[in-house]
Amino acid sequence: MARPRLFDEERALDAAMRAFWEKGYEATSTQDLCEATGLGRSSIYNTFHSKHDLFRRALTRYLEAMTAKQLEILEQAERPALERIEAMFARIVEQEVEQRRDGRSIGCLSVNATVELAARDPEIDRLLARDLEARLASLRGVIEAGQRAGEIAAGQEPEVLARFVNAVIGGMRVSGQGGADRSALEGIAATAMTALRS
Amino acid sequence: MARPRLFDEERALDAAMRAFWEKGYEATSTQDLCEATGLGRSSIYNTFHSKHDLFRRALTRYLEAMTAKQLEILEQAERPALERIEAMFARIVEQEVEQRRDGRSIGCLSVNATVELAARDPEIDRLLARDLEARLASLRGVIEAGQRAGEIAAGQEPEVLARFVNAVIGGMRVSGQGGADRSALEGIAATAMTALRS
DNA sequence: CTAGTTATGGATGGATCAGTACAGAACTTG
DNA sequence: CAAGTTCTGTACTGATCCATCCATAACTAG
Repeated sequence: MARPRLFDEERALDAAMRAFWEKGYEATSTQDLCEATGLGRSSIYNTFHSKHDLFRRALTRYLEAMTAKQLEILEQAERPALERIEAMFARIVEQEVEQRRDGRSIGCLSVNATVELAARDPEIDRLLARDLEARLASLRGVIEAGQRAGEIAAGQEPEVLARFVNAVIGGMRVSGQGGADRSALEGIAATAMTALRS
Repeated sequence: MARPRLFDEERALDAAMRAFWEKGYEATSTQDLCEATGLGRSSIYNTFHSKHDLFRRALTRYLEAMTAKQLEILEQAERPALERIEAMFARIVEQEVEQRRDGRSIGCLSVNATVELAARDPEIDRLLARDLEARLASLRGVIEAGQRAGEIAAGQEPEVLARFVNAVIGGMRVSGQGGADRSALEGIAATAMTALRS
């Protein structure tokens, strides 16, 4: 019908996502986004309409990918519940360590967006809240399974333990951005596991 | 010698701190800072030299106040170690709940600055790292005391447990910004305590 | 009261911000 | 090849960014 795009929309979205991830929403200029994606301003605005819309799509993409991977680990029904949670922590440690630059991680876009925007951007807040609920639901499921199997103390509400695990993930992310190294992150995860085992 | 200031520097600093706390560094304009402090641009630049310098001072002030309060609780040598840590968690819950606006907290300026700036602002990073070290040192001390008293399992390195407690604090802060209510935060803290007691 | 010093307000600076206008290029369909 | 449509690069918009300049106000020390 007409002239086709010279770029791959998904790849551009990926590049934009990484730019927002590294610098945050406010500090990333539209110029930065042009350079990161390799697109001209026209192509960006033609495709994504506004900086805010582009961020919304980039965040959505990030949340879908990250949450999918996390749920994939958590829902391996054949493994013991505690082992699944342990594996999820291990993956976070791995990711934090891999993406280090000058000794500091860039953390997790979900946490970064929560801190920077949740309080003053209702649209972003809704995206984050929906994703959080999905992750908490999966965690509750794993924890209930662990309680039925006797791996996890039955006295605690699954909701409470799920919130705890999620908070530890956030805390590990912030710790990574604050300079915590691999062994520090592993220690945090291992200690959190003892709270579940008891 | 000369014309005296019409404003109180400490009060202005406090107002600026709150502005940065609520909106973040990048999203707070110098205009916002003028309005928050009630000062004119000249007075702000005459006193604080630049937006970045003002932020540095505001953050320093925040860290000093917050860390002092935290250490005060942690170093009540007459109380059992676990009780001191519990009290510290309780204080964080209280603070998160108090500063709620439309169901969302503005979190902790230390965590917010770590997430927004630690990776790309070495000066801010140094401030945060120094403060973190002070808080970790205090936590290690309390944990060692708890281990000597038999309240805390002696098998775990104080360093590891201190990092864990600190990560949980960060996780509670992020959870608060993500909408967790009082009982959710209390549950996170209570669960973290069981990891220490074991 | 005068000289010297600092604080203040308002105007202004250049840079950069997000976003748009438009012309021409590049493609598809007939 | 022609008509129609979309894409893309350049130039540009007005607004806002952080910061400075400068004249005047307000004070102190002598």
